[in-house]
Amino acid sequence: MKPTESKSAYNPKEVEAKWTKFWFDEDLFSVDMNPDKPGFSVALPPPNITGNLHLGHALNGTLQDVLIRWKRMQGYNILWQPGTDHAGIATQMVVERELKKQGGNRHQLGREKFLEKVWQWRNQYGNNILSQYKRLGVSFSWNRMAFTMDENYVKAIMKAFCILFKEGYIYRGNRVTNWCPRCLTSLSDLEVEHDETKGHLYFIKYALEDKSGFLTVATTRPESIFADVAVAVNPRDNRYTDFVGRKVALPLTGRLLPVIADDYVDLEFGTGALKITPAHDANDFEVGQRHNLPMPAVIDQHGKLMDHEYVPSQWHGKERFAVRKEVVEELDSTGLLAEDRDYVHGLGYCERCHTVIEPLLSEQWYVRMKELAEPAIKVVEEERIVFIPERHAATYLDWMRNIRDWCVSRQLWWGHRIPVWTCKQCGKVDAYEQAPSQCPCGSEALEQDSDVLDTWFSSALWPFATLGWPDETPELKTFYPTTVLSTAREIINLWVARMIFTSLKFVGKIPFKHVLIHPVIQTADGKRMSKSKGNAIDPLDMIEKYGADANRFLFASLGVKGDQDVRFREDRLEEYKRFANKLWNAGRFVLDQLKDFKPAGIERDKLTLADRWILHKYSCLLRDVHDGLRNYDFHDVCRDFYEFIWDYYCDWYLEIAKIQIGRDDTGNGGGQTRKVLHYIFEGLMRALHPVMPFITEDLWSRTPKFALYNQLASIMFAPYPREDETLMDSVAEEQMALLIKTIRSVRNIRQTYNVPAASEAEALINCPDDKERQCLEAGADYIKRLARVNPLKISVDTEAPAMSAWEIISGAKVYVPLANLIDVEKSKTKLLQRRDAIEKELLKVKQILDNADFRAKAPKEKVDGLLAQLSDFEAQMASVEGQLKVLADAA
RNA sequence: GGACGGUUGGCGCAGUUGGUAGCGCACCACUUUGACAUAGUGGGGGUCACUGGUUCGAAUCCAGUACCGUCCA
Repeated sequence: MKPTESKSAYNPKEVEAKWTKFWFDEDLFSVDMNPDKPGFSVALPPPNITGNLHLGHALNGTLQDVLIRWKRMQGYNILWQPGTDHAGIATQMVVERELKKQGGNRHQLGREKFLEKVWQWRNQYGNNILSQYKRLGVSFSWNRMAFTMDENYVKAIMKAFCILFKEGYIYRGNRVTNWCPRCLTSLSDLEVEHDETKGHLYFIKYALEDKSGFLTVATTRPESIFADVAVAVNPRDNRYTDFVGRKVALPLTGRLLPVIADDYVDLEFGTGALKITPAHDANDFEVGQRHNLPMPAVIDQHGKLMDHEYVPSQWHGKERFAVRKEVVEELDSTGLLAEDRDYVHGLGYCERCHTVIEPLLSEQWYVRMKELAEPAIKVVEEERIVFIPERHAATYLDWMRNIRDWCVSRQLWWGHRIPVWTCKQCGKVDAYEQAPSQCPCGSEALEQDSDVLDTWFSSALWPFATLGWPDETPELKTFYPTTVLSTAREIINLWVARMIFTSLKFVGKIPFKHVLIHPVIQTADGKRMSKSKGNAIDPLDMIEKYGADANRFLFASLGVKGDQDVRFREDRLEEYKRFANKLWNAGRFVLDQLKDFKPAGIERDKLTLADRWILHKYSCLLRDVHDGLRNYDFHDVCRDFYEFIWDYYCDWYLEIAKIQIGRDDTGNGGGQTRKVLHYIFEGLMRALHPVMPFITEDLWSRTPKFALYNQLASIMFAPYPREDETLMDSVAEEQMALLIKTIRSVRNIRQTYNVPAASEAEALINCPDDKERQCLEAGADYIKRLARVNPLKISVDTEAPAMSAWEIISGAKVYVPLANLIDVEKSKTKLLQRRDAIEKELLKVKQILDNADFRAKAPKEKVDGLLAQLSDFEAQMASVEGQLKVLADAA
């Protein structure tokens, strides 16, 4: 492959296109069922086939890819299961919308033809989102793509349903469910969004049968009064004791309703009297059941008032909200409206189309959850499945402990048709894994249930159905359970909980050990992003603009464990784009130095202080990165890389390397600089690869390597570097810190007194401490070059020359004579500022030390540390005072 | 209504065994020195939301208050 041209500005597009093509042409991501290597598997939360990549996907995909690439480099056999789910409602909506544009609808087409259309649509667009993922550089196991409507997958669903059916976990019930009058289907509780909505609380007077008075009832839904079957009060409510057992007349129609007592009624709400409408309210339904009340329905599937004897004919076929308005007017004009109060309450909306949910009495299939939830609760309680961050286990446990039966039937066409057939002959209702040809009674007159299953019913099986369950496949053996599931917290109950209980029920194993809950990305001002609000950011635009690696670096940085929300700001992408450019240019420099370099072992006895220092820092980096990745601390890992690369490697070591290489080349040095440059750069590319795969692949491909690595197709198969503890060197760390401080002092003086950048300045260092002095002498070259000093004099007893600027570094003093340059006024100002600062510090330290309790109770090393600081500050103060005196004399 | 999270320089955020507050952007000044101006160098800027408690010592631990946000009802 042709090496990328090394231009001074990093061009992510070119590099990304090149390596994406290479990775796919060489088929590097496919799973190889190598039994020698331990398995490491992750199931990608399957995106919806109608979806487009959003920031949440990109964040989640990045975090998983970091782990996957890291583990792959550690030698694991990787399965990162990609795929999509069929998204019943969403997909059907999309295709219906298209039909509507063409002036048709699904009923005209019929079920079979309509499903053909949906499949066509799916085959054309269904994998869009996965190819969008590609831009991010994710290393899915592309050859194992799965879809919840695949033949094998369907087999698993049918099996699962039948097991539950035969064991009595599935039942058909006539209940109030969440109904979307637009999608024309039932929805589970979790598919309903609750929003605070401005509405009204209407107080309506129900006259007593004997006309002796009124019972006033508060409701937000006056249009539903026609389905009222009772008025309920709390049995403990003294106000209404006398009413219980009597009858009241329904306003507008006069139908008589009993007044009943039930604990469910909240004494505080409204008047304490509640109208009971069992067919249009889930709670009322339960009250109705308890009191054996009739359950007339007056609102139909479309949200319109029914042609029902209880409904006055003027409202037959009218839309519910229009009726509400008219009913209120009517009540008002007849004097039965006692009050109309503005009221904000939580209202349910369809997650997909935002239509107000109509609770509707209907026959649906349910999964009995209580017993199934028990083992699923236990595995989390016993920490066999661990949530990260831990607190999310509470969300899960709370939901599971208060679990309600799961409505799994949907009145849709697109999905898995419920495998229940009814025999028209004998009336037997049973579930079959495959379409039966006849009923056990011999009759062939079988009719399949027309509903389909909740999409989440199929998604719940994802971790094992994709591996071939119910067959005992090698994939299940190698890759199950998976290691970690990474997802958003809003999906904990919707999906994670269901995967756990189905997995325990069907496979008898947990589906994953860790559940990583990543933060939710909000807008820059802390609002929720949504397509409908138009404030969503398209990650593909961001990748286009800043490069995939910069985006990945941002997402990994956002993978903060503690937070639940993080804000998205484009300027951070700008920052990481620059970071990539910085790395690119560091690479240009290093690779240029390594033109004819043959990798060779470092000779440790010939290393300079700076060499030892950067090797030390590098070892610390590898140690911290390893710990970070193990603990899912992506944020810390990024910060460590950023700091190491920019601050230590580029700002200090590369600058020093330039000096050392000059010495090496003239035969004055140990000749190790290129080896150190190479050792760190080559390893660093491997270490950073999981986070920034493109740029590291490119730079690594052009880096000279040991023969072993040259055989590898890609950096992604190279071993992940670990720290070498023998390179940890606290002495080098300390000594380098002194040199850095010294260099900064001189720079500070130069800039303060406007010494021209191009000119060299003389500097004198007084350093009584032997070790420190030796260190400074050893680093004299660095000081000279990096602070533009010449000549430099280091000794034990240097006196401050007249008209010089001073800086104090622990025991050493740095003087820069400024005889002709010095600006007396400026110096004075600067010194006075400095004196104030030191005074403040002195005061703080003294305050602490003056506290007798502190001296008595604090650890000795703390006290000694402060005492040392005190003398240090005092020395600095004396020095500053001295300089001020010199200036005063000069003036 | 229940639960959880956040509040640190103008902005976005770090800061886990409590021990003199850091980073990036923005700002000011200087510099185009052979990796990088998507850069380098130096600098200014915060009583860590508020109140109380524990402690020799609190951004850090505890309690409460306020505001913002999310999830579940």
